[in-house]
Amino acid sequence: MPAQSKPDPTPNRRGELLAIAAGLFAAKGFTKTTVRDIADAAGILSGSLYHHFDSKESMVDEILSSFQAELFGAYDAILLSDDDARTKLERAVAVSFEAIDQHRDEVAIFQNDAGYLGSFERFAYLAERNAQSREVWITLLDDGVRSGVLRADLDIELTYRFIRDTVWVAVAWYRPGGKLTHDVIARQYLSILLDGIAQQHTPTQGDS
Amino acid sequence: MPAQSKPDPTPNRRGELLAIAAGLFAAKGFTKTTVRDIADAAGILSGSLYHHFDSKESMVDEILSSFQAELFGAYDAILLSDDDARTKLERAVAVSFEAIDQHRDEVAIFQNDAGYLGSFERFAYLAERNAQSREVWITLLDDGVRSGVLRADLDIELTYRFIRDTVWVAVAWYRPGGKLTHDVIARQYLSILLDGIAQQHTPTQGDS
DNA sequence: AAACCAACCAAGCAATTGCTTGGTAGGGTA
DNA sequence: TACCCTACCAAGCAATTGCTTGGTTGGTTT
Repeated sequence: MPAQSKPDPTPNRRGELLAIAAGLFAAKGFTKTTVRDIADAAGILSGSLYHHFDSKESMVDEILSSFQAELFGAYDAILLSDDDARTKLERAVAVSFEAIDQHRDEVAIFQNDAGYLGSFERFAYLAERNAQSREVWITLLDDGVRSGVLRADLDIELTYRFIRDTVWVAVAWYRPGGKLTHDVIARQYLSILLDGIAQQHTPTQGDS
Repeated sequence: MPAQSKPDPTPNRRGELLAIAAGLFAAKGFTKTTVRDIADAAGILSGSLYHHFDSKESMVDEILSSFQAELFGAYDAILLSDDDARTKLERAVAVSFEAIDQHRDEVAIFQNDAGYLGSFERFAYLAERNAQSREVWITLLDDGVRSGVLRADLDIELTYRFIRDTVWVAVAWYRPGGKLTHDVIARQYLSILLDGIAQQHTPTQGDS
């Protein structure tokens, strides 16, 4: 007996398949996810995927490029605003955690597979986006130091890396719907980043 | 008698092969590294690897388990010492960055492939080590709060994750021999973690 | 000289991979 | 009725994967 005799109302089967693929790519990694895995999850045969997509690469390409476009649009809006340096920094962090909340699969795929995918010409834009992201954060940090909001003794490059890493790596453990919402995490993170975890009164020693 | 006139320049071929494999695992990932990749890098044929090792899994098992044993020995030494809470925290961070410096391949493999490998019974110890690592940091943070060294309003669990992530993810960009030595990075990182990147609001700092 | 040994080669096998080809079911349109 | 279209199936192919098997080499030991 067929489980369903009526064809499902699928206004956008392509989008459904992309979402299924994204979930698997995020969970298992791009190379470890086979086209048969995707097809099984969608309830079809692997060959049928090629009615919708050219290749497995095309799927992840579409997933990543559309997400990146949205994310960097948000960053640009912050840079172009006339908020003060500290507010911009806070907004950038908030936007990043929102991305983790609303596009968890895409962020995870980028985190885990950008290195591998970047070795193909087709995904050269991933490296460009990385450079663009670096410029965003460096700009924010430079402005922060210049306006006196941030400490002047920081190694900007190092600070950028710490921020980038800690923000994005959270996708590995963040679970939407858990007790920690993304904005709570963003606030706590900003609190640690800006003011540190130490009790404030005594000056830190250990200088050079 | 000559101390070392052996025609065979390989006193420990097994160890050499493990080091070669570790480098490839770290650079390309465990699954994306084929036994032919390893054999090519070693200048032999792929089948010849099986004279030294049972399987590809055995190689990564040996690589990871021996490293973990060393690392957690260092953590235990810190916990058992009678340093104050802040010193212990600083030492734990320093030890971690030392591990990144001296065992970059092993750390990278653990970072990238522990999730996948952990799904096999053989690598159940990876999850145990993760839990053990969590206990170490949570203990250090709890002690810090209790002794008044750390802010009392922190979410300890969240703080632990931020520290863990930022410390270990540095292996992705750290390059030994670069201008940034591991102890410089550790100091900068501790400075950010403990005191934050924001300019302190305290009006005067001439006190000593 | 005989036996032994670690290290490796040569060849190939079964499973899995991404992808191709030709066909089919069923609804909509003219 | 005839035609088309989207979504899929059924079967399989070439390449790659981890690994196996039986044999060879050159040096050491007895």
